[in-house]
Amino acid sequence: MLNSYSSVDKVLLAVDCIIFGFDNDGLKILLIQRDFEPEKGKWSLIGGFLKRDEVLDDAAIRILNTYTGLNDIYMEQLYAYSEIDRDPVERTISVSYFALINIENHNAELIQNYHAEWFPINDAPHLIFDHNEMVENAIKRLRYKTSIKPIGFELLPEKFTMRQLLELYEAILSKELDKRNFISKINSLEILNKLDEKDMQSSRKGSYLYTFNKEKYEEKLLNDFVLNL
Amino acid sequence: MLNSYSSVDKVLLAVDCIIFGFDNDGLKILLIQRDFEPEKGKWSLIGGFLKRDEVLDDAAIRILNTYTGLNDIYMEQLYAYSEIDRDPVERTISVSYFALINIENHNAELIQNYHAEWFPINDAPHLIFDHNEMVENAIKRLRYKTSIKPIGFELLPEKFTMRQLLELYEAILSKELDKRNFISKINSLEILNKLDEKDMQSSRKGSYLYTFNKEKYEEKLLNDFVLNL
DNA sequence: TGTGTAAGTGTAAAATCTACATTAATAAAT
DNA sequence: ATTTATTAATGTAGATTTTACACTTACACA
Repeated sequence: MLNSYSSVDKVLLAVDCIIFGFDNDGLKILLIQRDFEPEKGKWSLIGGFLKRDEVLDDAAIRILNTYTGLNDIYMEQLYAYSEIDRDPVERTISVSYFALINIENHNAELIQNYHAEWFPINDAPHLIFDHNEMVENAIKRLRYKTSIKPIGFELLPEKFTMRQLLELYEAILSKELDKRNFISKINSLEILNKLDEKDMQSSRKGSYLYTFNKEKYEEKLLNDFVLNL
Repeated sequence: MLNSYSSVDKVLLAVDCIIFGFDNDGLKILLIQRDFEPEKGKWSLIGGFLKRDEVLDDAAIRILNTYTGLNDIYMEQLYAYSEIDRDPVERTISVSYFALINIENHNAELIQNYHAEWFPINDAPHLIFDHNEMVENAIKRLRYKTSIKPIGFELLPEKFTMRQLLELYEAILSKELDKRNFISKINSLEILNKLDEKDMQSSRKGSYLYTFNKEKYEEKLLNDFVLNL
């Protein structure tokens, strides 16, 4: 094809996903053992290449779905990494995305087939290329987002206890929070439904389960607010 | 070249710059009248293509320098735009950058040669492709950044009055600010040097000129803070 | 029936934010 | 020399928000 752009260099465009999950052991990311060269066998973010007729967001969705079987996931574009030799094979620019998933929902079989594994964010292995940098930046963004949108909920099961919510926020911010102050701040957002049901796993007394109020929640998602924790 | 990536589609990668400036008439962006097809003659952001051996940040710096003659400019990568037909000629992904420049410093001749022009952000023309969307997102980012870093100063001349600083922040946030509260908040940051000199343009009494204290300033740039205006 | 464990709850002091009006300095006009 | 007009500079009290902090409750299990 000949046109006014014909003299311009073309490049490969990759998408790499920082997939966050949360369970009783804290905040985790999903990593994969690469099964092709270069760096075969090394740990890596889950990624892939942008296709000709695909938008970046869709590429990220496709890649996430391929490895986890999940749809309808909270994702957000982060940053384009373009160091010349970041991929030794060929000039490749990579756009990172972060995703928040409910760790209970993923397709465990799929994940196993791909040699994928959940790692605590503070105890992740060395990753290929610039993937560690991508993860660090994603954590920063997650912290920021947490302070202006109630996105933390994307990481929890449908019904959850206040303790779980507290621990999630503590894990994201990596600092201890005061239980009472936390609860009253969350309550002031008015996005939770307190159920009649209790979770009896964690204590004899049992703790109330909550869901979040979808309408209120989406209202809050629309307009930024400040959640000063 | 044949390698494990050989079946992957390649794309054009562009960089588009949202260049902010500030003067007595408020916040402005620098736009250019395209001198090549498609959309020749229409208003556009200043942009260009990434070269084979160039990092995105350097491409943005190069492009900015080409059109304004400026170096050492505050720039920041924003977002990758990838709609399939955003550029009708050929599949092009564009990474946007925003830049803050002191409007007095640019090379006016260069800008004229390129048919570039400053437009108030609230009175800019319709732009090609998705450039209006890029501008909107850039303004949002500028607002956010302003609240956590003292970057507003990049837009002012070396010596400036409190009134100028106030008006800059009002323009960025597009709301009125209380003068006394603003000044005491700025002072509490301790990043300004009050000079003995006065600016006599604006009043008979004259208003003190300030510069910013580079050391303190960079300290603040390092660690986020919250400037609640 | 007693015991151990986590759940649930309120307040007072400190810090921050907001709203608001008068005096000061000076150049220009008379 | 005096008046006038214009913008600069400055402080505080009340409202709101944030912080620090400890005891009681419910219940399963021994």
